[in-house]
Amino acid sequence: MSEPAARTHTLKAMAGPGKGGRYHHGHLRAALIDTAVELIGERGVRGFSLTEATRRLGVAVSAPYAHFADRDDLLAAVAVRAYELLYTELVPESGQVQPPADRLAAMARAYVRFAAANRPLFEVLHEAGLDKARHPEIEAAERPLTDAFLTCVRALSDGGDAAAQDLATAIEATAHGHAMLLLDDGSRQQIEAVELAAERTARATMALVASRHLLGRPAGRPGLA
Amino acid sequence: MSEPAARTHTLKAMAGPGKGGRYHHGHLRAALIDTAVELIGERGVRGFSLTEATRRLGVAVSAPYAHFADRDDLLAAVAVRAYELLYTELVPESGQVQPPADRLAAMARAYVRFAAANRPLFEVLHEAGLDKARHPEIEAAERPLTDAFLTCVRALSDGGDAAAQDLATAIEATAHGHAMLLLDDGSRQQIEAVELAAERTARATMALVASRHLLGRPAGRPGLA
DNA sequence: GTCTATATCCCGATAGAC
DNA sequence: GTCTATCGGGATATAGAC
Repeated sequence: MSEPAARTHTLKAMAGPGKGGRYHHGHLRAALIDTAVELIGERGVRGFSLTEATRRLGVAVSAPYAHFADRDDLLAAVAVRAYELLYTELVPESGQVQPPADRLAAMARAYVRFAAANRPLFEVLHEAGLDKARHPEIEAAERPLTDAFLTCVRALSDGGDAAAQDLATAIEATAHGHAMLLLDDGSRQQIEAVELAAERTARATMALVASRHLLGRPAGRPGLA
Repeated sequence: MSEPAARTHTLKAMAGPGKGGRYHHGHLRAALIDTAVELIGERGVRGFSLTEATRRLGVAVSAPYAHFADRDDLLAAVAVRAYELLYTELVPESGQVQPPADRLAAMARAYVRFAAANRPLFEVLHEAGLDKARHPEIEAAERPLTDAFLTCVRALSDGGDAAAQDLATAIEATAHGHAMLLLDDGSRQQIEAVELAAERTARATMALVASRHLLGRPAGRPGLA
């Protein structure tokens, strides 16, 4: 597997499972993000350390500080990339479909697929413990996605803004829950399991839409039960 | 720090900020679990360390090893406690209600309330990264809960075992998703927010039950779309 | 922009005394 | 069952040279 080494500065694309990638100068910032994703995929977010990233890249432990304020700052950059990729995988996919209900189901399905196919990126979003107040870029990167989703929900909801919020929350929670359970589940990332979970998510979304009249709180009750 | 030697057993340094608890001898095991829950509540699972727990209890760093093989072994004990408490809060509550659909909604509602009211315990279950193969006690503690849940689902499902699994997964995912979103959400543990999420979870469960005929995969399609 | 070197701190785990 | 002492490791972050 490992390379015979040498070749000083061909493209850095490697940095694979073996190691070897030793590319400095110029694109360290991007390389650090790549390596972070790689390491998170191997040891989880909580197991990620700047030190190990520099080891793998063959640079000095102090090198990252020329590009990131600290460890969390690097993780925040990973989170931004995650939201950007998530957007490109959710919105175009849902654009192909016409009825709003099916669009929502397609987005939910794509959400679960994204979580399975990009586990490290997905993990960063919810398990990194990032302080969003300190890293506004994250919410900025998230916004286009939630906007597209909410637009889609409103196009469907018939009971005003409160009803739209109820439906949106239910779908979000269901998709997120399916993704979490899939990732927690032993580890099996087999395509079968992923597609089963994705399909279940899509169907659950359709079910929620179909029974959306049950989601609202009874009028007259300001708070709730 | 040359020591004046002796002073054999006066009190050792204060344990912590306001944390006077200094109870050794006999129930260290239980005290460690309590302290772990406490610390996890303050710094999260990933921020928990055995060392800090011993500091807070005012015992030696080696003391825990008389009761737990290692750090994960202690966390596993916390997870067991979590499942036990979760069981007592879910099952009796659902026992009060008769129609299976309402029982399921009550369980889902209680699940979200539990997550909010016992955040440290809930976190351990999904964010501790415990190896369940190495800690069979965890699954053993979980089983009664899933059994009660599945029994409830089967009492309701009308399409055989596959349909029951589909419905069970959908409800699990929805409840878990609501809980995760609630805990991720900034931090607000206000009762209002908790009860809103809990109520939404219950209603989403009812909606899924009402449209459960949409959850199944079309017969004849072995895999899925 | 990157490296060398270092300061500082914390953690898990073990050995052996009591 | 608990304590003292310690080993070995790894992490973050900074200072200063190139």
